[in-house]
Amino acid sequence: MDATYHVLCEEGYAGLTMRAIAAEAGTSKSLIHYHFDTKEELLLTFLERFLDRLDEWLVEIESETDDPEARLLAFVDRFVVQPADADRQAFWRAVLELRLQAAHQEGFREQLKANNDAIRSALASIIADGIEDGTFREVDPETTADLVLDALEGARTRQATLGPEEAPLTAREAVREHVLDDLVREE
Amino acid sequence: MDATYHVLCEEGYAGLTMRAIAAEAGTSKSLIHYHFDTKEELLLTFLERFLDRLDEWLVEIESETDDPEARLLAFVDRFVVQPADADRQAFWRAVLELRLQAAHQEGFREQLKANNDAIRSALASIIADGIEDGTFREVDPETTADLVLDALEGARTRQATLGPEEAPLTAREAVREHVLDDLVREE
Amino acid sequence: MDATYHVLCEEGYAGLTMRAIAAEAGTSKSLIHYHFDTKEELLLTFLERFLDRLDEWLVEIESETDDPEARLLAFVDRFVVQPADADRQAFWRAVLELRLQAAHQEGFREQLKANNDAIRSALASIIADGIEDGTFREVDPETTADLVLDALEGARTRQATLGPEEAPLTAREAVREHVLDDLVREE
Amino acid sequence: MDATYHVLCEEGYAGLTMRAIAAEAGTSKSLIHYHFDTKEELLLTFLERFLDRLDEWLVEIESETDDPEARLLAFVDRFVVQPADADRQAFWRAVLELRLQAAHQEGFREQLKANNDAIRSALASIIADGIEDGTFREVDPETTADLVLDALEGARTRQATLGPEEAPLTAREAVREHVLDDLVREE
DNA sequence: CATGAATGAGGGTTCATTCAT
DNA sequence: AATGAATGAACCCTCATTCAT
Repeated sequence: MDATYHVLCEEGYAGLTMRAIAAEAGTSKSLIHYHFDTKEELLLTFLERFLDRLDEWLVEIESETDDPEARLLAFVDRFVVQPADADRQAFWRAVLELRLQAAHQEGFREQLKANNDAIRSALASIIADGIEDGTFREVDPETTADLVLDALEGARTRQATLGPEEAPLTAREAVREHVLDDLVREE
Repeated sequence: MDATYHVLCEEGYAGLTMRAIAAEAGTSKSLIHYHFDTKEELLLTFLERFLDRLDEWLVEIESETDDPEARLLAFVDRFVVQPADADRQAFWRAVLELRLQAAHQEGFREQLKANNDAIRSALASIIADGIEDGTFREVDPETTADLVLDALEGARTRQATLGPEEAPLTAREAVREHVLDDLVREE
Repeated sequence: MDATYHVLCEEGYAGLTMRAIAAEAGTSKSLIHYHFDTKEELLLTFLERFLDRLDEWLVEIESETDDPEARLLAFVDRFVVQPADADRQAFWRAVLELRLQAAHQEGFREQLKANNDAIRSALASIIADGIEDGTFREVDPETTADLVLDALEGARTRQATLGPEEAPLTAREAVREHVLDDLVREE
Repeated sequence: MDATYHVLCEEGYAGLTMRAIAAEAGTSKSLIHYHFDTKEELLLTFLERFLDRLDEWLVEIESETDDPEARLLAFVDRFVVQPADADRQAFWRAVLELRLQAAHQEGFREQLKANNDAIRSALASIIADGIEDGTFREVDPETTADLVLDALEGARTRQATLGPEEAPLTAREAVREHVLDDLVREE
């Protein structure tokens, strides 16, 4: 799994061959096939593990603060890759490739969907909480959550395909200005 | 070129082999290599042609209306794929794959960057015009443009990887509510 | 024909493709096939023309001097490529490749054989003349001719495969010392 | 390796394809690529092994006799292919092609050069020994060695391109008469 | 649990040649 | 006389996968 991660970061999805993974792991291709019958299965397991970590990651937010505004910002920050963090950039890029390539395979879609739903409802409930306690004005929490997530995803894609390393950062600011400020304006 | 388009839509980037293109075009691989020395060259030409059409597409907007608000909405609509249009969905998906895979090749990056800049500044100038004539409140046009474009891109990605066909539509609504309404509120 | 010559020198036998010849000649492959049905035919014609020129070359020697010793040296010099003459080196190299590749094709062998016989008997008769007029001691003219020609050929091969540009020159000196001096010793 | 040898003899360098080697070896192309990453590497290894055997071959001479004259003749005999030995003829022919084609690749040149130097100095030291003990008259050992080797190489080339199967034999006689007899004349 | 050897399908590319104009 | 378009075979090489040990 670790080897898969590293190869994915360093070589991208195109370079994610069984040979490369085995070499990175310091074993043989055969051994990998002993544990995972097929490459698809390996990738499935890898994605599963990765998405699980993402979930755990989100839970931490709730223990950090109670303020809806702070929570929303903290949430956004999880998905913002710092310009200097080349490794994480490469990784997000690779995950995007992986998602794209794997999308028309049955097993993957379900996982991705489940994960996305989790993220989305986490954010939506933060917003709903904010509405309930009067911090935010009344909006549809899910629609707003989608907007925020889409914007962040789009920024990462822009970063991956065009290279402007600061894309996620400016996206963060834009979200703050146009979404967050908008939500708390009535205040 | 047409064959490339169709293969890309039907098989995705992974299935975009010379053999597949030739088969789709009803010719031989050799003939394709006669016209394009290398696969990269073919893809480059393909992307070029596609991006050119995108550019032309944007120009049309300016002739349709003078109202900044209407213009902005028209602009957004260009990048929203209707749920029913499966072909276009597949195509946008494929283009995204293409962009991702090709991003670390010199020639591609420049093209993609140039095209993205064109789109971005077109949208930014629509916003700037709106600010100037008092329709919109004072914001940074480029940051706002990035937000809108990122959100739309993210929605398409969500659609491509998860399958919610309505993603772009809801993104459109979210942009209308959180960005456009926000811009014209002072009115 | 000229184009064939140039391609052969610049690209070697491996690079002697119809495309390259056509490009060098500034025409199309099709036109070449119009004149020569097949590549083999073209090469056959080329070799023919080249060998003819070699023959003419040899005749000139007889008009230059009557002295057997001088004639023999003049003859040798025809087959010695100067270290500085990179073009001729490349050409001899290419001709050797051509001869080797073509050797198991019917037509070629006859031509090469005829040409080699001409060269050989020209040199042999120079030696025979020398024996007759008492300049040289009695040897078998043909065996001696073969030795000289083989040595020169071997030196060119050494030059072609190993790169010592002076190989033919030292071969020339060796022939002078061991063969020529030997022939005229009784003097 | 054996398969490479046989294909080289039977089909020549032009027919030395991965497919042919695999077929001859009774396996698949893939397997060959498993052992040798690239065709060049395979050929390099093949050449290496062949040249090594040549070297061992030379060493044997020294243990056969002490007489410089006999040694020199024994040495020459190593490079003389008997007219009847069609296999060896084909092989020498193929090696010559290989050397010619491969000459402009870095790795090959070094090997060829090293091997040639070894052969040359082996012969040169035989001659030098003969001079020292008074068997031979005083000549430059290296120049004479080059002459002998060039003559033998040229004879093999003649044999390969023209087919006179006795070429190396007559070359052997010519060397004996013009070089060896010349060396021992003072006796 | 672990490996090296082996495989077949398919990757992009190049070649001499042919065909229609 | 001359061309661009088209072809099929063959090129080297890579891949995920399997098999015997």
